[in-house]
Amino acid sequence: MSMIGQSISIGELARRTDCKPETVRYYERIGLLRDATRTNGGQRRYGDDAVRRLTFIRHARDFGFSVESVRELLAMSDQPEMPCQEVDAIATHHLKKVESRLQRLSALREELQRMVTQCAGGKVESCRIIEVISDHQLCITENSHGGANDLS
Amino acid sequence: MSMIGQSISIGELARRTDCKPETVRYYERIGLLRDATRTNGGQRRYGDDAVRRLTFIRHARDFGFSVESVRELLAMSDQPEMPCQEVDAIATHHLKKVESRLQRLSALREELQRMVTQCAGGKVESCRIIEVISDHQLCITENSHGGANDLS
DNA sequence: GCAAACCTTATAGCAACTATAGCTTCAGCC
DNA sequence: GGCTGAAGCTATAGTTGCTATAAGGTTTGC
Repeated sequence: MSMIGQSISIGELARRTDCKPETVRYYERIGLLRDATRTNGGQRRYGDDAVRRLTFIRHARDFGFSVESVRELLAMSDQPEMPCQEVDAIATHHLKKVESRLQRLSALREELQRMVTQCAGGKVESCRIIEVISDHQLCITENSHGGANDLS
Repeated sequence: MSMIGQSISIGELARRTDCKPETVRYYERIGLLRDATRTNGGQRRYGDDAVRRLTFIRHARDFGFSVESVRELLAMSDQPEMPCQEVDAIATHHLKKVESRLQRLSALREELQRMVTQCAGGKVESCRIIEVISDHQLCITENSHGGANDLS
């Protein structure tokens, strides 16, 4: 097991895991991926373990887990004998966040739908959309769409 | 109308519009708010017009409009005689984006819910959550939760 | 042995703020 | 007029998770 399986370039790794070389380097820099072995010329070479690890990372990110959560999930998947309580906690916490975003987004959709529907298409002066933005009193749901930051 | 109504400090303005002084300065810097008049000592002073304008900005941001959209909405609300087609277009476009985010988020919720429910609480080795993240084949909805970036 | 394709690092940029440091001004009170 | 504490000022860096760029070096295949 000396050099067998350390023959994949960064571009090839990126292709196999559906991301970009820059992203791979980024993950290495922040410590999600271990430092790659290098050719004499200094280029990174990877093996199947890296493909698996990066696949895990990308999937977890697809699920919306933050990089910090991914870091913890990785650490735990490296410890198969441990109980999975913490994994469960991370996933449950994430689920809760997704659910609350969903609630806020759907209140927001209602409000936007109302605005757009009520716009009669005249002058800006009498535009329902501008009116509602100008005067929050005209909202049905007070504070239920909780700020642009929370939509993320 | 010389100095009447230019007596509000940045802190007071921020309080009345539910944001922070830093944010007010930021909006000035990027041109959403006009440059404030200043005291001899160089501190900003505002009038009711600024309160109205910033209120509009904050509400639009609460609705999730991007700063660039807010910029356009502001420009249009300054032109009351114009037809409101463009306002409508911005709002409709935003609504569409909100709707697509909702779809992706709710597919994601399903997936997370399934993961969490199926986790039997044993060792990491056999944790369903880790398994699903490791192997995307185990997802019901392929690609329907479209990457972490798109959740925002 | 040459060119094209790929790789390297370091640095800056994105959105929309937020936070910090180090300093100045204001408002109220005596 | 002077003092004090709160609030304001600017400039700059940090946040998240990448992405893009510049200016070069390496590999690969013919």
